[in-house]
Amino acid sequence: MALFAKHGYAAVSMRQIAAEVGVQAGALYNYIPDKQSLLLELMKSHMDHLLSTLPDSVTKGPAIVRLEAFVRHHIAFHRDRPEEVFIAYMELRNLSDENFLLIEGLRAEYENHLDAILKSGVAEGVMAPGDTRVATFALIAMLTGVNTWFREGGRLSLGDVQDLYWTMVRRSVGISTI
Amino acid sequence: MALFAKHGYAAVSMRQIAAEVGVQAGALYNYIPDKQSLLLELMKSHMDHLLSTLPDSVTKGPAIVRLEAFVRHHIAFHRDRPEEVFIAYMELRNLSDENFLLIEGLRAEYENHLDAILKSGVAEGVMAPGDTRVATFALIAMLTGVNTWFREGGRLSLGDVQDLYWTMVRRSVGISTI
DNA sequence: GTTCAGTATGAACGGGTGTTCAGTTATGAA
DNA sequence: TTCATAACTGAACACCCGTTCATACTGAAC
Repeated sequence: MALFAKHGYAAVSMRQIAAEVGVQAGALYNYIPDKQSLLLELMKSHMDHLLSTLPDSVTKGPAIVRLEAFVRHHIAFHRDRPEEVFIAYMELRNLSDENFLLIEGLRAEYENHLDAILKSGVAEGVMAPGDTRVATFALIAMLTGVNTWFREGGRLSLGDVQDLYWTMVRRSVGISTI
Repeated sequence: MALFAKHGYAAVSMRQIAAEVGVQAGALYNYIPDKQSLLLELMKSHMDHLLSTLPDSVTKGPAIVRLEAFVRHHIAFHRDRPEEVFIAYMELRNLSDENFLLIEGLRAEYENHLDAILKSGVAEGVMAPGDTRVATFALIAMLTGVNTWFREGGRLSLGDVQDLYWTMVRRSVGISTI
């Protein structure tokens, strides 16, 4: 994972991976059928984890509370595993067609959680995103972008960042508050 | 550019590039010193172009007008050259240290334009982003994300998308309007 | 007709690629 | 202590890599 995140899937050789683990390249094939499935496993387990750790507060309750839970969880989850996230976004094109569809499906499933929250918000009359589909893409891109600049020990704490992003998200989907 | 965008810098060989152009690999070296400078040239010309085509309306006038111009220009510019944009974001790690700093500097220059607009908005008392630096990163990530899903001829026109994003941006930085 | 810069080729260089496999070593239950 | 099994090595396979370079071709200027 570290090697893929640093140099990219295509630029990392099985011999480099083996050296990092302390074996010869051939030994890796006792554990995986080929290099491609190593990438798939990394990406699939990341997406599975992302979906399975969604807190209940994201699926139950008033839409505004659910949205805030989603925002805070997304930021914290992504902050905790920058390498996995980086690979999950950068190496999509190195997946075989079949594997790409699999990962894309999991990603859509995640996006649908946010879309559902926004739709609920509209139904409850407490949100007014112009278009829930577009807002979903926009918000996820915005939130995931945290990883490109956030560094532990910098000017802002994780809580600060969560607060700032939650404010922007809340406003952008038209939640009227003080 | 097409090959790098499709398969990634590391996965594309000089022989493939040569074949696409209709020559042998050796002939490429009459035009470029090495593969690395081919990537640099692509990324640098993209960033130069991005900076040089910023409309005057982004730098002059009331902050709100400037922000709207920035948003609409960013979306249109990126929509027009998805391959360049993709490379500019995905291949940063394949730049040599020196070249990376160069591109990072140009990127910072672009971000500073948005940051300056937000600061002006605060000074004019018409915007209230919690933190202009964070808002800059958040908005650019959000806007650039358009390229991951927008397809010409789909449900929404470019104008629709610009309108939707401008609404979200306007709200997220606390511009008070009807 | 000659010259010559520009451009192309195609082979070569040293090295790297993912994957396989016969043979060796380590392990842990009987 | 025995011994099946699992784990690992190291060489090999067929092929690809970026880059260099002697050689050959082309076409405009003199």
